[in-house]
Amino acid sequence: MLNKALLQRRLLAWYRRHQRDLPWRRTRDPYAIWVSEIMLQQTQVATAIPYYERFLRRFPHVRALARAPMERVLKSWEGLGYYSRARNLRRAAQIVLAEHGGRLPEEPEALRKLPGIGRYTAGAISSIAFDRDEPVLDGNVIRVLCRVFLIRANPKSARTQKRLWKLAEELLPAGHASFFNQALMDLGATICMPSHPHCDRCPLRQAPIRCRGKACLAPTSMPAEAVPHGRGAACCALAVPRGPIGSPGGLCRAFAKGMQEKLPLRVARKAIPHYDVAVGIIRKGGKILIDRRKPEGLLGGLWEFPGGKKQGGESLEECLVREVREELGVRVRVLRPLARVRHAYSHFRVTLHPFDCGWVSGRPRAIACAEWRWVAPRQLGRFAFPAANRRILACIGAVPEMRGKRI
DNA sequence: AATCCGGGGTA
DNA sequence: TACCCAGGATT
Repeated sequence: MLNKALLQRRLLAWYRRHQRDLPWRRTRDPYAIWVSEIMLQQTQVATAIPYYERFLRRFPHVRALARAPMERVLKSWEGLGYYSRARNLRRAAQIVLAEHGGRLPEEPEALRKLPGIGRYTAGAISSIAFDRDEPVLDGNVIRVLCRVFLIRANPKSARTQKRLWKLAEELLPAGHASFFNQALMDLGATICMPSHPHCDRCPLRQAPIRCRGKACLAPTSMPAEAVPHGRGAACCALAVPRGPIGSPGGLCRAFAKGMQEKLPLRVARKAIPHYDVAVGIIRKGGKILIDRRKPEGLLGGLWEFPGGKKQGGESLEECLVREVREELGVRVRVLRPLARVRHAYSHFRVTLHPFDCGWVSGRPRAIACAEWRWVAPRQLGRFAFPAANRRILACIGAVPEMRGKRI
Protein backbone atom coordinates (compact mmCIF):
# COMPACT_ATOMS: atom_id res chain seq x y z
CA MET A 1 0.00 0.00 0.00
CA LEU A 2 1.11 3.50 -0.79
CA ASN A 3 1.30 6.03 1.99
CA LYS A 4 -2.03 5.31 3.62
CA ALA A 5 -1.88 7.88 6.39
CA LEU A 6 -0.94 10.60 3.91
CA LEU A 7 -3.78 9.65 1.58
CA GLN A 8 -6.26 9.78 4.46
CA ARG A 9 -5.02 13.17 5.63
CA ARG A 10 -5.05 14.66 2.16
CA LEU A 11 -8.50 13.42 1.35
CA LEU A 12 -10.06 14.52 4.63
CA ALA A 13 -8.37 17.94 4.42
CA TRP A 14 -9.62 18.37 0.86
CA TYR A 15 -13.12 17.31 1.87
CA ARG A 16 -13.30 19.86 4.67
CA ARG A 17 -12.70 22.60 2.14
CA HIS A 18 -14.43 21.31 -0.96
CA GLN A 19 -17.33 19.10 0.06
CA ARG A 20 -20.58 19.59 -1.84
CA ASP A 21 -23.46 21.20 -0.02
CA LEU A 22 -26.16 18.54 -0.38
CA PRO A 23 -29.56 18.46 1.36
CA TRP A 24 -28.95 15.06 2.97
CA ARG A 25 -25.74 16.39 4.46
CA ARG A 26 -27.72 18.90 6.48
CA THR A 27 -29.39 16.20 8.53
CA ARG A 28 -28.40 13.40 10.86
CA ASP A 29 -31.76 11.67 10.55
CA PRO A 30 -31.00 8.08 9.50
CA TYR A 31 -34.35 7.86 7.70
CA ALA A 32 -33.56 10.91 5.56
CA ILE A 33 -30.09 9.57 4.77
CA TRP A 34 -31.62 6.23 3.89
CA VAL A 35 -34.08 7.86 1.48
CA SER A 36 -31.24 9.78 -0.16
CA GLU A 37 -29.15 6.65 -0.61
CA ILE A 38 -31.99 4.79 -2.29
CA MET A 39 -32.68 7.70 -4.63
CA LEU A 40 -29.00 7.99 -5.48
CA GLN A 41 -28.73 4.40 -6.69
CA GLN A 42 -27.82 4.75 -10.37
CA THR A 43 -29.10 8.30 -10.26
CA GLN A 44 -27.13 11.51 -10.42
CA VAL A 45 -27.11 13.88 -7.49
CA ALA A 46 -28.67 16.79 -9.36
CA THR A 47 -31.54 14.60 -10.55
CA ALA A 48 -32.26 13.24 -7.09
CA ILE A 49 -32.29 16.52 -5.15
CA PRO A 50 -35.80 17.80 -6.02
CA TYR A 51 -37.25 14.31 -5.55
CA TYR A 52 -35.55 14.04 -2.17
CA GLU A 53 -36.91 17.37 -0.92
CA ARG A 54 -40.45 16.59 -2.00
CA PHE A 55 -40.36 13.00 -0.75
CA LEU A 56 -39.30 14.06 2.75
CA ARG A 57 -42.02 16.68 2.88
CA ARG A 58 -44.63 14.10 1.96
CA PHE A 59 -43.21 11.25 4.03
CA PRO A 60 -41.18 12.88 6.83
CA HIS A 61 -40.55 9.72 8.84
CA VAL A 62 -40.66 5.93 8.68
CA ARG A 63 -44.22 5.70 9.92
CA ALA A 64 -45.56 8.13 7.34
CA LEU A 65 -43.95 6.14 4.55
CA ALA A 66 -45.00 2.77 5.92
CA ARG A 67 -48.62 3.84 6.11
CA ALA A 68 -48.78 5.72 2.80
CA PRO A 69 -50.68 4.18 -0.11
CA MET A 70 -48.40 2.76 -2.77
CA GLU A 71 -50.06 4.99 -5.36
CA ARG A 72 -48.90 8.08 -3.57
CA VAL A 73 -45.36 6.81 -3.16
CA LEU A 74 -45.16 5.93 -6.86
CA LYS A 75 -46.50 9.36 -7.79
CA SER A 76 -43.67 10.88 -5.76
CA TRP A 77 -41.21 8.67 -7.61
CA GLU A 78 -42.66 9.42 -11.05
CA GLY A 79 -39.87 10.14 -13.53
CA LEU A 80 -37.04 9.00 -11.27
CA GLY A 81 -36.93 5.48 -12.71
CA TYR A 82 -36.19 2.08 -11.21
CA TYR A 83 -39.61 2.02 -9.62
CA SER A 84 -38.88 -1.15 -7.66
CA ARG A 85 -36.81 1.16 -5.45
CA ALA A 86 -40.01 2.90 -4.36
CA ARG A 87 -41.78 -0.39 -3.71
CA ASN A 88 -38.84 -1.76 -1.75
CA LEU A 89 -38.39 1.45 0.24
CA ARG A 90 -42.00 1.44 1.37
CA ARG A 91 -41.95 -2.27 2.17
CA ALA A 92 -38.71 -1.82 4.11
CA ALA A 93 -40.30 1.05 6.06
CA GLN A 94 -43.12 -1.30 7.06
CA ILE A 95 -40.57 -3.86 8.24
CA VAL A 96 -38.61 -1.23 10.17
CA LEU A 97 -41.82 -0.04 11.82
CA ALA A 98 -42.99 -3.54 12.72
CA GLU A 99 -39.70 -5.18 13.68
CA HIS A 100 -37.38 -2.36 14.75
CA GLY A 101 -39.81 0.03 16.40
CA GLY A 102 -39.48 2.51 13.54
CA ARG A 103 -35.72 2.94 13.89
CA LEU A 104 -33.21 1.76 11.33
CA PRO A 105 -30.70 -0.80 12.58
CA GLU A 106 -27.08 0.39 12.67
CA GLU A 107 -25.25 -2.75 11.56
CA PRO A 108 -24.73 -3.43 7.85
CA GLU A 109 -25.79 -7.06 8.28
CA ALA A 110 -29.17 -6.01 9.67
CA LEU A 111 -29.60 -3.23 7.11
CA ARG A 112 -28.94 -5.64 4.26
CA LYS A 113 -31.89 -7.76 5.29
CA LEU A 114 -34.17 -4.90 4.23
CA PRO A 115 -35.41 -4.92 0.63
CA GLY A 116 -33.56 -2.46 -1.58
CA ILE A 117 -30.47 -2.32 0.62
CA GLY A 118 -27.39 -4.06 -0.74
CA ARG A 119 -23.77 -3.95 0.27
CA TYR A 120 -23.14 -0.39 -0.86
CA THR A 121 -26.24 1.15 0.72
CA ALA A 122 -25.76 -0.76 3.97
CA GLY A 123 -22.22 0.58 4.25
CA ALA A 124 -23.31 4.09 3.35
CA ILE A 125 -26.12 4.25 5.92
CA SER A 126 -24.06 2.59 8.62
CA SER A 127 -21.11 4.94 8.16
CA ILE A 128 -22.89 8.20 7.34
CA ALA A 129 -25.91 7.95 9.62
CA PHE A 130 -24.36 5.98 12.50
CA ASP A 131 -20.65 6.84 12.29
CA ARG A 132 -19.59 3.24 12.08
CA ASP A 133 -16.36 2.27 10.37
CA GLU A 134 -17.87 0.60 7.33
CA PRO A 135 -16.60 0.92 3.75
CA VAL A 136 -18.57 1.83 0.63
CA LEU A 137 -17.88 0.96 -2.99
CA ASP A 138 -19.86 2.76 -5.67
CA GLY A 139 -19.03 3.90 -9.18
CA ASN A 140 -17.08 6.91 -7.88
CA VAL A 141 -15.03 4.93 -5.39
CA ILE A 142 -14.30 2.23 -7.97
CA ARG A 143 -12.94 4.86 -10.33
CA VAL A 144 -10.80 6.59 -7.71
CA LEU A 145 -9.34 3.32 -6.41
CA CYS A 146 -8.66 1.89 -9.87
CA ARG A 147 -6.70 5.03 -10.67
CA VAL A 148 -4.88 5.55 -7.37
CA PHE A 149 -3.82 1.89 -7.23
CA LEU A 150 -3.46 1.40 -10.99
CA ILE A 151 -5.90 -1.47 -11.15
CA ARG A 152 -6.08 -2.54 -14.77
CA ALA A 153 -8.35 -5.55 -14.35
CA ASN A 154 -12.03 -5.53 -15.22
CA PRO A 155 -13.60 -3.68 -12.27
CA LYS A 156 -16.84 -5.62 -12.64
CA SER A 157 -15.32 -9.06 -12.24
CA ALA A 158 -15.95 -10.73 -8.92
CA ARG A 159 -12.25 -11.00 -8.27
CA THR A 160 -11.62 -7.28 -8.74
CA GLN A 161 -14.74 -6.34 -6.81
CA LYS A 162 -13.42 -8.33 -3.88
CA ARG A 163 -10.08 -6.59 -4.14
CA LEU A 164 -11.72 -3.14 -4.33
CA TRP A 165 -13.94 -3.76 -1.30
CA LYS A 166 -10.87 -4.87 0.64
CA LEU A 167 -9.03 -1.69 -0.36
CA ALA A 168 -12.02 0.49 0.57
CA GLU A 169 -12.05 -1.16 3.97
CA GLU A 170 -8.32 -1.00 4.61
CA LEU A 171 -8.16 2.65 3.71
CA LEU A 172 -10.73 3.75 6.30
CA PRO A 173 -9.27 6.05 8.97
CA ALA A 174 -10.64 4.76 12.28
CA GLY A 175 -13.49 6.94 13.51
CA HIS A 176 -13.78 8.95 10.28
CA ALA A 177 -15.49 6.57 7.87
CA SER A 178 -18.41 8.93 7.28
CA PHE A 179 -16.32 11.82 6.00
CA PHE A 180 -13.79 9.55 4.32
CA ASN A 181 -16.41 7.65 2.33
CA GLN A 182 -18.11 10.85 1.28
CA ALA A 183 -14.75 12.38 0.43
CA LEU A 184 -13.97 9.47 -1.91
CA MET A 185 -17.34 9.90 -3.59
CA ASP A 186 -17.02 13.67 -3.88
CA LEU A 187 -13.55 13.32 -5.31
CA GLY A 188 -14.89 10.91 -7.91
CA ALA A 189 -17.81 13.19 -8.73
CA THR A 190 -16.03 16.54 -8.92
CA ILE A 191 -12.32 15.86 -9.61
CA CYS A 192 -11.67 12.27 -10.57
CA MET A 193 -14.35 12.18 -13.26
CA PRO A 194 -14.76 9.48 -15.91
CA SER A 195 -13.29 11.61 -18.69
CA HIS A 196 -11.11 14.71 -18.44
CA PRO A 197 -10.42 14.39 -14.70
CA HIS A 198 -9.17 17.56 -13.03
CA CYS A 199 -5.88 16.12 -11.88
CA ASP A 200 -4.44 19.61 -11.50
CA ARG A 201 -6.82 20.13 -8.56
CA CYS A 202 -6.52 16.65 -7.09
CA PRO A 203 -5.35 16.41 -3.49
CA LEU A 204 -3.78 13.03 -4.25
CA ARG A 205 -1.70 14.15 -7.18
CA GLN A 206 1.33 15.23 -5.31
CA ALA A 207 2.40 16.57 -1.98
CA PRO A 208 2.03 20.30 -1.58
CA ILE A 209 5.53 21.62 -1.17
CA ARG A 210 6.76 24.45 0.98
CA CYS A 211 7.91 27.52 -0.76
CA ARG A 212 11.29 29.01 0.11
CA GLY A 213 9.93 32.53 0.32
CA LYS A 214 11.06 34.65 3.23
CA ALA A 215 7.46 35.72 3.96
CA CYS A 216 6.33 32.18 4.56
CA LEU A 217 5.83 31.51 8.23
CA ALA A 218 4.95 27.86 7.95
CA PRO A 219 7.04 25.88 10.39
CA THR A 220 8.63 22.86 8.82
CA SER A 221 7.09 20.68 11.49
CA MET A 222 3.55 21.61 10.51
CA PRO A 223 1.76 19.25 8.10
CA ALA A 224 1.23 21.13 4.88
CA GLU A 225 -2.49 20.36 4.89
CA ALA A 226 -2.99 22.05 8.24
CA VAL A 227 -1.32 25.30 7.28
CA PRO A 228 -3.63 28.26 6.71
CA HIS A 229 -3.24 29.90 3.34
CA GLY A 230 -2.64 33.59 3.07
CA ARG A 231 -0.27 36.44 2.54
CA GLY A 232 2.18 36.88 5.33
CA ALA A 233 1.10 33.63 6.85
CA ALA A 234 1.85 30.22 5.51
CA CYS A 235 1.68 31.02 1.84
CA CYS A 236 2.91 27.65 0.71
CA ALA A 237 0.08 25.54 2.04
CA LEU A 238 -1.53 25.11 -1.32
CA ALA A 239 1.48 25.80 -3.49
CA VAL A 240 1.48 24.26 -6.91
CA PRO A 241 3.58 21.14 -6.80
CA ARG A 242 6.78 21.19 -8.79
CA GLY A 243 8.97 18.45 -10.08
CA PRO A 244 8.29 15.68 -12.54
CA ILE A 245 4.96 13.96 -12.61
CA GLY A 246 4.96 10.96 -10.36
CA SER A 247 7.79 12.16 -8.24
CA PRO A 248 7.80 11.15 -4.59
CA GLY A 249 4.69 12.47 -2.87
CA GLY A 250 2.31 11.67 -5.73
CA LEU A 251 -0.38 9.33 -4.46
CA CYS A 252 -2.01 8.37 -7.74
CA ARG A 253 -0.26 5.64 -9.68
CA ALA A 254 -2.44 6.14 -12.76
CA PHE A 255 -1.56 9.83 -12.92
CA ALA A 256 2.11 8.99 -12.54
CA LYS A 257 1.81 6.84 -15.67
CA GLY A 258 -0.54 9.18 -17.53
CA MET A 259 -3.18 6.45 -17.54
CA GLN A 260 -5.93 8.17 -15.56
CA GLU A 261 -8.24 8.43 -18.57
CA LYS A 262 -7.86 4.75 -19.43
CA LEU A 263 -8.99 3.54 -16.01
CA PRO A 264 -11.14 1.96 -14.82
CA LEU A 265 -11.13 -0.50 -17.69
CA ARG A 266 -14.27 -0.26 -19.79
CA VAL A 267 -15.78 -3.47 -21.00
CA ALA A 268 -17.67 -3.38 -24.28
CA ARG A 269 -21.37 -3.78 -23.81
CA LYS A 270 -23.74 -5.72 -25.96
CA ALA A 271 -25.77 -4.05 -28.67
CA ILE A 272 -29.15 -3.05 -27.30
CA PRO A 273 -32.38 -3.81 -29.16
CA HIS A 274 -34.88 -1.31 -30.45
CA TYR A 275 -38.66 -1.67 -30.38
CA ASP A 276 -41.51 0.18 -32.02
CA VAL A 277 -44.44 0.51 -29.65
CA ALA A 278 -47.94 1.57 -30.68
CA VAL A 279 -50.05 3.25 -27.99
CA GLY A 280 -53.66 4.31 -28.14
CA ILE A 281 -55.27 7.49 -26.89
CA ILE A 282 -58.67 5.80 -26.74
CA ARG A 283 -61.49 8.30 -26.38
CA LYS A 284 -65.08 7.71 -25.43
CA GLY A 285 -67.49 10.34 -24.21
CA GLY A 286 -64.74 12.86 -23.46
CA LYS A 287 -62.71 10.38 -21.41
CA ILE A 288 -59.50 8.50 -22.11
CA LEU A 289 -58.77 4.86 -21.30
CA ILE A 290 -55.65 4.13 -19.27
CA ASP A 291 -54.47 0.96 -17.55
CA ARG A 292 -52.12 0.17 -14.71
CA ARG A 293 -49.24 -2.25 -15.21
CA LYS A 294 -48.94 -5.30 -13.04
CA PRO A 295 -47.14 -4.56 -9.76
CA GLU A 296 -43.91 -6.40 -10.58
CA GLY A 297 -41.51 -6.15 -13.48
CA LEU A 298 -40.74 -3.31 -15.84
CA LEU A 299 -42.42 -0.08 -14.73
CA GLY A 300 -44.45 -2.14 -12.26
CA GLY A 301 -47.52 -0.43 -10.83
CA LEU A 302 -47.36 2.59 -13.12
CA TRP A 303 -50.19 3.79 -15.33
CA GLU A 304 -49.91 3.93 -19.11
CA PHE A 305 -51.83 4.21 -22.34
CA PRO A 306 -52.80 0.82 -23.74
CA GLY A 307 -50.55 -0.58 -26.47
CA GLY A 308 -47.48 -2.68 -27.01
CA LYS A 309 -44.55 -3.80 -29.12
CA LYS A 310 -44.94 -4.14 -32.85
CA GLN A 311 -44.23 -7.59 -34.24
CA GLY A 312 -42.60 -8.30 -37.56
CA GLY A 313 -45.05 -8.32 -40.45
CA GLU A 314 -47.74 -6.13 -38.94
CA SER A 315 -48.38 -2.43 -39.26
CA LEU A 316 -48.44 -0.09 -36.28
CA GLU A 317 -52.21 0.21 -36.64
CA GLU A 318 -52.67 -3.58 -36.68
CA CYS A 319 -50.36 -3.86 -33.70
CA LEU A 320 -52.39 -1.34 -31.73
CA VAL A 321 -55.72 -3.02 -32.44
CA ARG A 322 -54.25 -6.39 -31.42
CA GLU A 323 -52.58 -5.09 -28.25
CA VAL A 324 -55.67 -3.29 -26.98
CA ARG A 325 -57.76 -6.40 -27.60
CA GLU A 326 -55.23 -8.65 -25.80
CA GLU A 327 -54.69 -6.25 -22.92
CA LEU A 328 -58.24 -5.08 -22.23
CA GLY A 329 -60.60 -6.99 -24.50
CA VAL A 330 -61.66 -3.76 -26.19
CA ARG A 331 -62.11 -3.15 -29.94
CA VAL A 332 -60.90 0.20 -31.19
CA ARG A 333 -60.65 2.10 -34.45
CA VAL A 334 -57.30 3.78 -35.17
CA LEU A 335 -57.97 7.35 -36.32
CA ARG A 336 -54.70 9.24 -36.77
CA PRO A 337 -51.05 9.28 -35.69
CA LEU A 338 -50.18 11.97 -33.13
CA ALA A 339 -46.41 12.04 -32.73
CA ARG A 340 -43.29 9.97 -32.37
CA VAL A 341 -41.59 9.73 -29.01
CA ARG A 342 -38.15 8.20 -28.79
CA HIS A 343 -37.01 6.94 -25.43
CA ALA A 344 -33.91 5.14 -24.16
CA TYR A 345 -33.95 2.63 -21.33
CA SER A 346 -30.82 1.12 -19.89
CA HIS A 347 -31.09 -2.11 -21.86
CA PHE A 348 -33.25 -1.26 -24.89
CA ARG A 349 -34.69 1.64 -26.84
CA VAL A 350 -38.20 2.30 -27.95
CA THR A 351 -40.03 4.58 -30.31
CA LEU A 352 -43.54 5.21 -29.09
CA HIS A 353 -46.18 5.83 -31.75
CA PRO A 354 -49.27 7.34 -30.12
CA PHE A 355 -52.51 7.23 -32.14
CA ASP A 356 -55.85 8.86 -31.60
CA CYS A 357 -58.37 6.05 -31.34
CA GLY A 358 -62.11 5.65 -31.09
CA TRP A 359 -63.78 3.08 -28.86
CA VAL A 360 -65.80 0.58 -30.90
CA SER A 361 -67.03 -2.12 -28.56
CA GLY A 362 -66.33 -4.10 -25.41
CA ARG A 363 -66.21 -3.12 -21.75
CA PRO A 364 -62.56 -3.11 -20.62
CA ARG A 365 -61.38 -6.12 -18.62
CA ALA A 366 -58.03 -6.32 -16.82
CA ILE A 367 -56.63 -9.18 -18.91
CA ALA A 368 -52.95 -8.27 -19.20
CA CYS A 369 -52.86 -5.41 -16.71
CA ALA A 370 -53.69 -4.76 -13.06
CA GLU A 371 -56.63 -2.40 -13.59
CA TRP A 372 -58.08 0.13 -16.01
CA ARG A 373 -59.96 3.40 -15.84
CA TRP A 374 -61.75 5.92 -18.04
CA VAL A 375 -60.30 9.28 -17.07
CA ALA A 376 -61.08 12.87 -17.99
CA PRO A 377 -58.02 14.45 -19.65
CA ARG A 378 -57.66 16.99 -16.85
CA GLN A 379 -57.39 14.18 -14.29
CA LEU A 380 -54.53 12.35 -16.04
CA GLY A 381 -51.93 14.33 -14.11
CA ARG A 382 -52.97 12.60 -10.89
CA PHE A 383 -51.64 9.25 -12.04
CA ALA A 384 -48.03 8.08 -12.03
CA PHE A 385 -46.82 7.56 -15.61
CA PRO A 386 -43.38 6.52 -16.90
CA ALA A 387 -41.41 9.38 -18.41
CA ALA A 388 -42.07 8.36 -22.01
CA ASN A 389 -45.83 8.35 -21.34
CA ARG A 390 -45.57 11.77 -19.70
CA ARG A 391 -44.33 13.08 -23.00
CA ILE A 392 -47.41 11.70 -24.71
CA LEU A 393 -49.53 13.41 -22.07
CA ALA A 394 -47.77 16.62 -22.94
CA CYS A 395 -48.40 16.24 -26.66
CA ILE A 396 -52.13 15.78 -26.15
CA GLY A 397 -52.12 18.78 -23.85
CA ALA A 398 -53.59 16.89 -20.94
CA VAL A 399 -51.29 18.10 -18.22
CA PRO A 400 -51.45 21.85 -17.64
CA GLU A 401 -47.98 22.20 -16.15
CA MET A 402 -46.44 20.49 -19.17
CA ARG A 403 -48.25 22.50 -21.82
CA GLY A 404 -45.82 24.17 -24.16
CA LYS A 405 -42.83 22.18 -23.00
CA ARG A 406 -40.55 20.40 -25.37
CA ILE A 407 -41.65 16.97 -26.58
C1' DA B 1 -21.90 -14.68 -13.47
C1' DA B 2 -25.25 -12.66 -16.23
C1' DT B 3 -29.33 -10.24 -16.71
C1' DC B 4 -32.93 -7.13 -15.61
C1' DC B 5 -34.43 -2.62 -14.12
C1' DG B 6 -35.27 4.02 -15.99
C1' DG B 7 -34.12 8.17 -16.70
C1' DG B 8 -31.16 12.00 -17.29
C1' DG B 9 -26.62 14.45 -17.96
C1' DT B 10 -22.68 15.02 -20.80
C1' DA B 11 -19.17 15.46 -24.44
C1' DT C 1 -24.22 8.60 -30.28
C1' DA C 2 -22.07 6.26 -26.16
C1' DC C 3 -20.96 6.39 -21.57
C1' DC C 4 -21.95 7.16 -16.88
C1' DC C 5 -24.50 7.68 -12.58
C1' DA C 6 -23.95 7.34 -4.15
C1' DG C 7 -26.76 -0.46 -7.21
C1' DG C 8 -30.00 -4.29 -5.97
C1' DA C 9 -32.55 -8.41 -6.99
C1' DT C 10 -33.18 -12.38 -9.59
C1' DT C 11 -31.86 -16.38 -12.03
